Amino acid sequence: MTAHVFDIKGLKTSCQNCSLAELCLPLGLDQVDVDRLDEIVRRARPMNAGDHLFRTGDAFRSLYAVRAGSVKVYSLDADGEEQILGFHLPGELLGMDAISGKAHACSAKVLETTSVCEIPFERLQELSLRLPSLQSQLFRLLSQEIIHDEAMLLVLGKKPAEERLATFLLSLSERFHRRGFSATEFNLSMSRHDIGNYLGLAVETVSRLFRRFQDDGLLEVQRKHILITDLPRLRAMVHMCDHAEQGTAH
Amino acid sequence: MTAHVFDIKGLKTSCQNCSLAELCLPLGLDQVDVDRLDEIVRRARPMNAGDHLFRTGDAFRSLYAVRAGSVKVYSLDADGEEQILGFHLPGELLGMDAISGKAHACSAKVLETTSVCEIPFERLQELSLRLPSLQSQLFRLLSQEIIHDEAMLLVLGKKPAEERLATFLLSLSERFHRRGFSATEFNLSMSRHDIGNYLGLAVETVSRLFRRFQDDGLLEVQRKHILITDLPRLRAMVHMCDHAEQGTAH
DNA sequence: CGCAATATTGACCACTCTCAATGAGGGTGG
DNA sequence: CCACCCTCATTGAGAGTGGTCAATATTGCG
Repeated sequence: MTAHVFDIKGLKTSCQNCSLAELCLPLGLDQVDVDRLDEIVRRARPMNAGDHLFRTGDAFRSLYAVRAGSVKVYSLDADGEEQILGFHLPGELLGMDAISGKAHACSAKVLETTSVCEIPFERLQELSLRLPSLQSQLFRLLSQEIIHDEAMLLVLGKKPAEERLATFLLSLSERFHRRGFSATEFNLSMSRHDIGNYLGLAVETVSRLFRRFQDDGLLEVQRKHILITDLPRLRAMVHMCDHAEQGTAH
Repeated sequence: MTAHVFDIKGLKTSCQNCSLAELCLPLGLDQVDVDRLDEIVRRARPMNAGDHLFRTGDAFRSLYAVRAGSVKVYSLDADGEEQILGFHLPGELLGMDAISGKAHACSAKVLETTSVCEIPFERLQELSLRLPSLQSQLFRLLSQEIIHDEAMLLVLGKKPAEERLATFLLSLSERFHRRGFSATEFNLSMSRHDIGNYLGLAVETVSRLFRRFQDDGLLEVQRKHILITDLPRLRAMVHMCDHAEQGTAH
């Protein structure tokens, strides 16, 4: 078992990936606890773009933590129309909306080569009965997911297209930055279509906004590649004082 | 202490109100556990329309369960613009988005004469370490809140005004019905302005839609009073197969 | 009884969607 | 290695849903 743990550590330091343990480290779990956590986590093979982590209707068994790559979570309504609920980057947890049911209500699709940790929820729940700070962290993570969704409700309910895209770019920027990447230069793993879908906009609108932002000197866009050239002004567009988003964000 | 419990029971049976214990009853807690739960719940005085349960920035200490009346939860963005995140009816829990922080990120305002139970979260958390099914139920409730918010994301992101209002009315209908009230006749405790705000629509649009629905024979509206005259057709408009919403819904 | 807040209704306008055409990459097979 | 194709992205023109502004009702409350 110890070998197992060391193995994980190697992974951790080598490629910025994560596990639930990592999500919980800030919370004062001691090393023994972290090891116990690591024991229940299944480290999955890398997946390819287009693969599904789970689909609507699949039995719910586990949460997933993204270690590398990115995942989009979406639901389909009665008409078969897709609504993207979030994009998950390394260090973020997903699948929490399935806890209250027996089956997943959403689907999760991998956007690029991605590796995830699978965390069997039953065992996590048992373990958290014995580790108060784990229980506490789980409540916190669930709550953060709520906060994220509520922030999106504000965006979709009140903000014009321009501000929606700015908010989206800033969210990515912050999340990359938190993971030790550049806050101003990154690649989008999702298509324009996906961005539009997520933000409640048509693809064409997204495209036009990218052009406008570029013309306004806010950023340089080349296909999937984004270079933010005026972060302060982008922030000013959003005008926001909220700070949600910490470990589970989309 | 037993007297206390009896006291609560009297309340419960007399006026359809709720407590956390009630939310947890379906889950196989035995009577002793329920009593323990009841012990930590503070039964608050009734509040008047316009009163705040909590405001943005207030220290987070408790969750609240609505026993009678209704509550709107909203956040303010940087511009001071309000976004209503949900309406809570009797039997529903609120405040869960504050768990991950020290302070409330939203405000909760009472829409009419309302009574709530206050549930100190610290104590709830401690108790749930000893009662696995309580822990499990809490996870479930958090998760349902996420599901509700995600359903709203679909509505705000993809649905036209007409369908938004239909969805809203059906949600109220189901929730009243679940509580033993009529599914087709009820009073709106919130203003047109609030409805529009919640649904991402202008007040005027809401007003026009009520008229159209009435002209189309879907319902009869008289100010706050709603009589749904063609529930099946209202359902058809929404076309939905989702069934979320169980204890915490808005 | 009268003022203030809320709701309704109408006219106009704008943001964004839809439709349609063009252009650019990326992968596959010849 | 290039040609082809298919998907994705961009760009333009026109249309429509829903927002804004403004005036008028209605209700509730002091």
